[in-house]
Amino acid sequence: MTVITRFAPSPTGFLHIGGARTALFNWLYARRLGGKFHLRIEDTDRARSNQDAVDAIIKGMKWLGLDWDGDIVSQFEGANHHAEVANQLVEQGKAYHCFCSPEELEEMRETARKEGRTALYDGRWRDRDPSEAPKDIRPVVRLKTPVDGDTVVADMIQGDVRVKNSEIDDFVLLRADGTPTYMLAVVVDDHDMGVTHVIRGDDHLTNTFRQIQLYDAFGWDIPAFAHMPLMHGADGKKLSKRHGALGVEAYEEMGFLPEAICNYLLRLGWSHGDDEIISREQALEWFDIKDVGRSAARFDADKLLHLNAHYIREASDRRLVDLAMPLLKDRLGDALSDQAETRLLSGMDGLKGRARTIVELAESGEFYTRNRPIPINDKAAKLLDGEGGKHIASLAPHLEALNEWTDQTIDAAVREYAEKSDLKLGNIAQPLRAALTGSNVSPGIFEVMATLGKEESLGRLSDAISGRASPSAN
RNA sequence: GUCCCCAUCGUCUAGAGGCCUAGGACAUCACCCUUUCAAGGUGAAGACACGGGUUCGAACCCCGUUGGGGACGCCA
Repeated sequence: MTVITRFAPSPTGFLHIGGARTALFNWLYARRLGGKFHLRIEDTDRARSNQDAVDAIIKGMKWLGLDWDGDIVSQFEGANHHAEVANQLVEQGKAYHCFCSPEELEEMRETARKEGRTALYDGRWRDRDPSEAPKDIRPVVRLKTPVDGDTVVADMIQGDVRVKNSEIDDFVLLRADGTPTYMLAVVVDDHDMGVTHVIRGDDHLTNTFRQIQLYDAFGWDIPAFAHMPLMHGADGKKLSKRHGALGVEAYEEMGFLPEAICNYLLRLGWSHGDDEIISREQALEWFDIKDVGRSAARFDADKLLHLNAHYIREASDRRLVDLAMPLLKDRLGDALSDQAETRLLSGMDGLKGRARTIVELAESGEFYTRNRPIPINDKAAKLLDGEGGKHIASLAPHLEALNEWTDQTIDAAVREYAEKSDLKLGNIAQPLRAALTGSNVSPGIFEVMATLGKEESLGRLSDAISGRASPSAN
């Protein structure tokens, strides 16, 4: 049997991080088993669906590297078909028209709650003759669900979950305007698409009881279900915007790499022994639903950051430069010169081990892309005051005298000077760093000088000595 | 409220009756490395929610309690 999974987001917002996890698990499962993975947009609620959201979902999926098979299915486009099969159920006596007004329903729920029962529809039109129907109300179509017995979901993650059929009411299939509800549409679409494994959030577990009733009414095979525990915010509460239930594109903007997001999301609720850093290839080899945990997990930004730092270190210098350049352009207010780009690229190896996000990477590499005189931040300015500045002034000629300008020759020259002046290397290295990078933190200072080149390095040094460097920006 | 689910360090988790004096990772702290900051290395601290069973033996099985989450729409 070919495994067929699907990711079915509703286009009401962007592809949020929880949805991304669901998509990833579905994708992994299908790809792992050589099956198919489909993307379906649940746009039956016209008022809340919009194309921007659909585009954002597609963009997010692509960014994460989750490719789908075949065309994207629009659930809305199947509306007529959905109505058709629902009406067949009415003809077969498996569903019926209900003429309750919204007010009547509301009242029903309220009394049920007051009496300590689950708020269910009481089936008052189940066996009534349609001739009794009020003429001014357009009916909905409800499924006639069994009253006795139990319904069991054989969930791949949660195990057998059982509920009394008396807890399942005759839910709505078709709205008064004839459009299908989600409950009808998912079942019909999943069946039509041949979905074999429904992997989705735990919040759908109780819906599954109803959906199973529908499968039974249609006489269709029931797919395998896997309800994965929900993601919570750091405070254990439902994930909301302030927690990081942001669109995937927000994470991209914050400077995260897709592979870091995927690794993090995968590891949240799923494990393979003690493995933490898991490549996509490895995930494809290892992923199995049986290893998905049963309890909800909290979102931990620190761990994501740690993973991101790891993947930044592993990324190629070229890719990192391409990712950082647009940010640098914004900071500089101008596109990077070829020279700036070249410096950034050759300095990238030293830069990337120190950044947790692309944003940090761009910030820390900015000094490579600035024109003289470069801005000096407060801490750096202090390093250049008094002694520091003097040392630079007396060191400069020694550097100028260098014929060969490499990491090693600069290193040797500076060390020699430090020794002669009876200084610790740090006493000269820090002022140098301040003058050359405008900051008190940077990659190794000899590497920085080598990357900057002799002329630029000496120039920045003389700017610092003469006070030409601007002590404004930070 | 009713129904359903869940419960190991602060967080993510390993653990499928003896391998557990409970392992790893992030975060925290200390030390090492070191020109700064990271990275890296070494080490510290830190958990089986509680109460009953079952068993020679329980983090693992059963029951209850407590706590958390989800669902109860003509939303998806």
